[in-house]
Amino acid sequence: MFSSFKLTDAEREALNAISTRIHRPAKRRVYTQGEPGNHIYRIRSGAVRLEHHMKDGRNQIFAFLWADDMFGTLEGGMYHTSAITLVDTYLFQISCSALKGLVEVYPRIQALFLQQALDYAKTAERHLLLATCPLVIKRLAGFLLECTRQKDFFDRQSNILTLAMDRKDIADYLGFAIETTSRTLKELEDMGLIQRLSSQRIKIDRDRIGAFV
Amino acid sequence: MFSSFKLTDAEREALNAISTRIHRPAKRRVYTQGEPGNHIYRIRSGAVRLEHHMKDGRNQIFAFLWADDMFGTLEGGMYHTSAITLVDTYLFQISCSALKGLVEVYPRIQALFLQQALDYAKTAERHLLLATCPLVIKRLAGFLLECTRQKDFFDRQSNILTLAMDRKDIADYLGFAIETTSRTLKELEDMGLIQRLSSQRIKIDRDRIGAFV
DNA sequence: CGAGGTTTTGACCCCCTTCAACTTACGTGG
DNA sequence: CCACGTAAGTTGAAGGGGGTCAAAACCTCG
Repeated sequence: MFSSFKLTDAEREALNAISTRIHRPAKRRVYTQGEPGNHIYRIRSGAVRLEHHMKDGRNQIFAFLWADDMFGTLEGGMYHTSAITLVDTYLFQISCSALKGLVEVYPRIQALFLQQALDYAKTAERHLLLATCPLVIKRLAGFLLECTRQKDFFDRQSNILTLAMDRKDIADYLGFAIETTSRTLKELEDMGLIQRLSSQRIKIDRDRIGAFV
Repeated sequence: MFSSFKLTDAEREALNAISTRIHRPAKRRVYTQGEPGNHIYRIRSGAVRLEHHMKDGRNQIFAFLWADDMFGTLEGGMYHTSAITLVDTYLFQISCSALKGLVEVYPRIQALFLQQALDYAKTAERHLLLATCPLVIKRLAGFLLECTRQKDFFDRQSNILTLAMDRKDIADYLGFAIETTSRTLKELEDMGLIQRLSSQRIKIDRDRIGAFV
């Protein structure tokens, strides 16, 4: 219901005026869980993972984020996740206080954030559906299928998917052990649903994977 | 950052003007997955579950909702979950089109929805953390602890929790089998963390459960 | 009292975790 | 260019936690 919202030129310019462009190489922290902060971020290009680690040592990845996604929600002035780049990434950094002021002038900008929040919620639901599949092979198959949505990392001509994340990231996202990632990829390959070209490059039979999930 | 937002009297009245009050007994549908619709809902009193069922027969509960929570997000004009009351429930029903018009006049009302969306996203994250615990006993313990947040269903004096949902609901929320719900409740009782007074009423040792999770 | 649904308990089996070893990929320095 | 070291990925074996199937106990309502 709040979808397909577009900013006017004036609104977009005002937003750009309070944004600074920053850059992070692959595998660098944007911020760390528990750290105080007052910036939110928008991905210009690249990819980021949001992870939450708990006292028992478990490390749950909440989401992989891609171009145009926003992140940096604060809880009591502190980040409740860590944000870490997967690949070379360019970001917009926006000060919360400046943003608050801007929203007073251009209240319609809120719709942009509402849209982002709803998108994030929907993504979280899809994530839950994946992570609670009783069989890990279905989790992984569904995950690979989701990855093919990212145009920057999936070539529709050759059906080759480039994984921006490593085996541990996949395991932490889907809630299983790192060894299971390897084993299950092999299983998918044995079933002829995928073909491992290298550890990060995978050729995907989207139709058969789609039918399998 | 967008928390603690309050509507003005005028805004609240305008919102009430387009809301109709409706009532559902326990275990009745508010709407069904796949059904077209153009209403969103806010719980005045009672409780609702949002569930998503898939072709493989699995039934995943996305959330239990309580007083003041909103629900009814549409995807392409259709509900992508079913909403079903757990107990006798009173609701506000708001027409999307009327709401769209209202937002034009009172853009600040969007903040209310933004806040709800962020709350929902945060709840979804906590849900994921629960549902991916490697041991089901930690999932269930954490779930019971979450339930004690709802003042309407937990009495702080006696430490008695009234479960609004049945065993299958809990299983579908946490991603395990219905039998596991029973077995694990028994295990928690054997450990002295809870005491089953009846199938729906449980006395909880919040401190020990909190330490256990 | 009997019927139907919900909850509980038991027995068996399999999927996934854990622990360990091995292989591969990659970058640095000789 | 090769040798080496470290990190990432893969493979194997063993053990256990939770699923499934089946049946019993319990509760509610006609």
